[in-house]
Amino acid sequence: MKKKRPSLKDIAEVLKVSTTTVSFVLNGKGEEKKISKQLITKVEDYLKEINYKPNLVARSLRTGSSRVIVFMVEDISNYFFSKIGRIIEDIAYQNDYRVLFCSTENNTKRAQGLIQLFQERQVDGFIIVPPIGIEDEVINLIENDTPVVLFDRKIKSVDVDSVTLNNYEGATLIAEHLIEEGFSKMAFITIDLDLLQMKDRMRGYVDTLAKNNMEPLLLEIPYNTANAVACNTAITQFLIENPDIDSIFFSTNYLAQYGLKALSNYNEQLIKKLGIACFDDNIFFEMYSPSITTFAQPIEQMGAQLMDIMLDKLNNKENKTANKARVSNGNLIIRESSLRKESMPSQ
Amino acid sequence: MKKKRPSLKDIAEVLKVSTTTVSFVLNGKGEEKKISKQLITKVEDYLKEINYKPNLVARSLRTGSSRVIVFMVEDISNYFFSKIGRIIEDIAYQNDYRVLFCSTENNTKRAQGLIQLFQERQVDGFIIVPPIGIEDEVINLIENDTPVVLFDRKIKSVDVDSVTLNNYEGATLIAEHLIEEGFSKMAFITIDLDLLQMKDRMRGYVDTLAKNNMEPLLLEIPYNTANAVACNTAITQFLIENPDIDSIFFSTNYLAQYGLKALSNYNEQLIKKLGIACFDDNIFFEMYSPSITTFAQPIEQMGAQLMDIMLDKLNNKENKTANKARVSNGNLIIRESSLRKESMPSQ
DNA sequence: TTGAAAGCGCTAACAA
DNA sequence: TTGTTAGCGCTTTCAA
Repeated sequence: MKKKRPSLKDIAEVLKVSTTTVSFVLNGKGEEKKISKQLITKVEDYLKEINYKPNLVARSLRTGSSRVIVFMVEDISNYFFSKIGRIIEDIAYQNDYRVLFCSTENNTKRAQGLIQLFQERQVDGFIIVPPIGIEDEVINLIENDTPVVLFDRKIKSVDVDSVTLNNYEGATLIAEHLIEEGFSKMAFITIDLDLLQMKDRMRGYVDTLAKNNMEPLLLEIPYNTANAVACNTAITQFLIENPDIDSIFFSTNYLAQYGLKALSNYNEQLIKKLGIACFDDNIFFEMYSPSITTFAQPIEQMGAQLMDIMLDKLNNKENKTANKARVSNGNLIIRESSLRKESMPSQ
Repeated sequence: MKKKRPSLKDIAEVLKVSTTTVSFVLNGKGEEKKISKQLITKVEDYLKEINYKPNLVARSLRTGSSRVIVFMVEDISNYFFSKIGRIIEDIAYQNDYRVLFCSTENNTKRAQGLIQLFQERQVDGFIIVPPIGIEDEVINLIENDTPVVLFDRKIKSVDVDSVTLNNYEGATLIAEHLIEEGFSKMAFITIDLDLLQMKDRMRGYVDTLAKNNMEPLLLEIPYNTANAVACNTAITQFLIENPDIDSIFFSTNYLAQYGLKALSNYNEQLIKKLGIACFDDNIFFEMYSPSITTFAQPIEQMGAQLMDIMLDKLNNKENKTANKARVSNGNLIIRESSLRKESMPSQ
């Protein structure tokens, strides 16, 4: 029953030409290879007629390239990553590349498996948000001359291109904004994770407070217990112990989400009374009541940078050791949650 | 500079055995093919030593199978789809299949391109949430004997396996629950989309109200304008025109999200006073204040059904015409938003 | 201007 | 028990 799909050879036989001719026409090299107009038309018409689909697996095997790049992130259902993914996809498409998405879930084993899978499938390039412990695989890719660009975080030990955010500056902007709005007892709620970006955000907060002669007040939630319930408990506890805070700066968007829930469970009115802001935007925050102030990563820009580096590497096979580290600045999106409260003295 | 990755042939040469032997060992057919224990060990050790990665493209070309199935949904960053995706992936993995994710964004052109891309890459099977206008591609896949299972929605004109939800019953359960909690002026906010599942939800609502001698009150928002702003406007308008409603049933989770924002903008207190429930769960709803009652699709069950059908088709190439349509039932998840309000008379 | 043929890396039928 | 070899569908060099 299985109708075999026609191959180039089948077509050549029907048309009584060689496979070479068909291949040239198929790849738009007809003119270049000086094949006669009429033959080109004849072949093209037939290809269209039978709705011929080349076997890309065979082509990849032959050319050693798949014209596919993979975009490997922590979680593709995350707002930020999925947005960036679309941008990357568009740019890739314009350059005749396709992009495959996958989620590591910050799981080293999973990420390793994924890299291996795509490597075996001759993928042309990798854009990776690296989980910890992925160094060896990345080194392996680079040694195999496969273009790799790291995104969102770097790997300390490996010299590889990357696009990241200026986390320190972002945190500074948030803290400064809250201070300008009149908040003077600002807490910082973060995750106990040994990632450079988290450290930078914390430094931004601590330094800004110091500059304004304010005492930092930190809550670090252990990463391994950072689920909805544990966060809720930790944050509620923190609120009880620190009844005098007037504002909270969450270091990630998901912490803010958990935090908002904890806040409203603990005391309905608190959300309106506290100044609230967090790092990294999310569709949730625009819809929440009050809408939440965030520091948003510049999605278009980062996507463009990512593909800029990637395409460059893809096209200049020789030049692949010239590593770039691009650092973007984001934008503070001021919404209701961080504005001066009515109960507060005006400046 | 490019170190070519070693091929089977290279290995055979180094080991002074034939490629056949290496191939058999590689694929775990050593025993079966009666290759001596020591040779097997020797080959295996060497494969491990050089960390050999077979070229899966070549294997696919030869075998005609890629052991990859694609999961094509409307939006992979949607909670429901990404959850289902993980379930499917796990089951696939256990059966030595990998799964590739992609989003159609309900865009016909995009979906067509995606199907073509994967078809050309010899993907073994498709699980698809079909956007409108995708009939021809699906038919084409089936004619090529490629397993296809539809998910979440069906295509009327094509006879193909599917896994869907009992939308009618779900809507009935939500409406009945709200009525039991004492709400008697229930509005239904939906999207003006010609999808069977939407019609079914509406029928569930209308029928339940009729059964309880209640008048239906519908707001249908045009699909093409269903962005945050337009929804906000439409819903606010609706609230103004219908000040006497005591509860709202949203037909999808994203409508509920827009609706909640509109509600709180329009009148802070309304969210606490109205009974609220919606179709299709979302992480947002558990965290919202009040938490939102939803009708959740049975994710594990649907994922299992999907892969059950898919693996069956993959394994029984002959039996592929036996089409199945599985209909799942979901669960009503009762949260704060739909409970009897204090201001209401008790039953 | 077109065609013949080699070969990408792998599997598997057949031979030895 | 192991090896030889054809061939999957395509691209591309070289020859005609």
